[in-house]
Amino acid sequence: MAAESQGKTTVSSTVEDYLKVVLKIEDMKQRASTSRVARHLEVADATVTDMLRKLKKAGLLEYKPYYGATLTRKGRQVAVRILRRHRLLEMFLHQVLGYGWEQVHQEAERLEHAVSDLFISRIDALLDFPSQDPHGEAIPDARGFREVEDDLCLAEAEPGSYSVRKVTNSDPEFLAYLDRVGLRPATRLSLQEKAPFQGPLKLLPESGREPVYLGLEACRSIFVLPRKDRPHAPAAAPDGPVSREAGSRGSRKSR
Amino acid sequence: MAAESQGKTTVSSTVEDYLKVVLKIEDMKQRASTSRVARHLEVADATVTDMLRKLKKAGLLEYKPYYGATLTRKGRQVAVRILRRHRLLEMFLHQVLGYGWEQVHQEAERLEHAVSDLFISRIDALLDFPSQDPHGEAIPDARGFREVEDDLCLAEAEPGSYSVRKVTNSDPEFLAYLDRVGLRPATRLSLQEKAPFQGPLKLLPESGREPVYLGLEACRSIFVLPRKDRPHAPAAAPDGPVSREAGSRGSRKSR
DNA sequence: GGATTTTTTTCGGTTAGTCTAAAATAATTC
DNA sequence: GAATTATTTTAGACTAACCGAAAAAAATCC
Repeated sequence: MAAESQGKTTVSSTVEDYLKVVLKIEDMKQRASTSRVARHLEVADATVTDMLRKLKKAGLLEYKPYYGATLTRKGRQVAVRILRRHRLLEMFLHQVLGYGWEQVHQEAERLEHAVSDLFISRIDALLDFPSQDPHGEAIPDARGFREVEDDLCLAEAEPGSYSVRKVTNSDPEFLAYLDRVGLRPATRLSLQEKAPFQGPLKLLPESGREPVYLGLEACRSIFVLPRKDRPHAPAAAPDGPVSREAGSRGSRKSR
Repeated sequence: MAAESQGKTTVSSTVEDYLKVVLKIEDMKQRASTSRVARHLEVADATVTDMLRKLKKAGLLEYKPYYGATLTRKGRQVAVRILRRHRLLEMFLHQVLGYGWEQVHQEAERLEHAVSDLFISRIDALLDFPSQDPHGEAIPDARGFREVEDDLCLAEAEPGSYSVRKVTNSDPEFLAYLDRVGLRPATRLSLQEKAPFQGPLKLLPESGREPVYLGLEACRSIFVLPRKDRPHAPAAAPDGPVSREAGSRGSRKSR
């Protein structure tokens, strides 16, 4: 056989969901506590306790009572596989079936458990092996490798020029709103100012000429890349009358 | 909203499967007895008894103990909806993702319960509102109307010229075999003779020059339309030397 | 038409996933 | 560090689908 070390590991779609959530929480550098997992899955805490014990027994995660869960290699493998499916499906729905980026999540959430590996590999090829989903999130490759994303959270950014890298929020309302004000992956924008006391950020997306004021909380789900600034692009904007492109202070933020 | 008389009727995917099977059995003009339903679903008879009682209570079918089930309007509506989804999905898998006709059934079987109405309407449009699935079976339209199929079972046909209308068997092995010997929907063939005593039929598919001997039982799942006969087309094949062997080229590039 | 066979139902039991309420543990506060 | 608060676990129960074995009903056979 070609793949023996991968040990097929078949689990129910419920289990897939639990593992996916634990992965998500770990990716956010948080502790996968019972209550946190419960909140994500919208089930009772007691349900999660039971399930975590069960998943520990199955070798899919470590579980310390009163502390929480940590994925094992095996559990992570399963979770990443689902993540890949989810994101690939989102891209497929968006590109092939014309779904809006605010619609893809919900549908992918169900399909990820139902499609076969053949289906996944076919859409992967059809889409020409995409590396990102419609929200700009990296799609793990078939071996489970994930691109290291080296972006920063808009909520923590200093005024300057950026481009939107990804949006890690699947609320359709929120995404539809971002869309409306012209904020999407790859959108270039300048962060003009941050109001004090957890106040909103003043953003100028390159497309819409209107500034957008976005609450700090909302900004936590937007990730950006700094752009080498044309410092204050004075007169000769390449295309059309760029009325203002302010905010060019210290925008070097490399790692 | 647009559709109020349809009364949304949400059921579990298990229930969808039960209703689908009862519809299938009724379509074959058989009595949907407990054991017959059980055989189709590969569950124990006792399980079916329970479920039928439950479905009766839900108003999805009539159920007479020791007799069997009959779909109500409501139950039929649910069943036809699933049938539509199933066949549309099969067509999609075949046409868009390049699945072989022997592969589509299994995948559609899972997807039919998972996709949204939006998904269905998008693939319907993408495929240009197909009226048949890859096996030649009619796809009910969005309102649930089903084309009356006026074909006859090959097992009952007399020698003569026919074209394959549909194949009502989802066994991948069987379908792959038919494909190999050049029998697919739309294939023209002549039924040359029927061996006595439930013996096999001698068929000559227009593509492959070899005659094919097919058991009577197998013929029960092949349905054909009579063709106005060029009585027993002797030597000259109508259009050039059709030397191509059974090339397993699945895809019909429609309209 | 009574006996046998087949089909169906009834009965008791299982598993996965869920819940609420109460008890136990950990964390926080003063 | 003792008391309060918050989190987590335990306990007991529920539902949907399933099962096998025994009982009941229907069909068939002679």
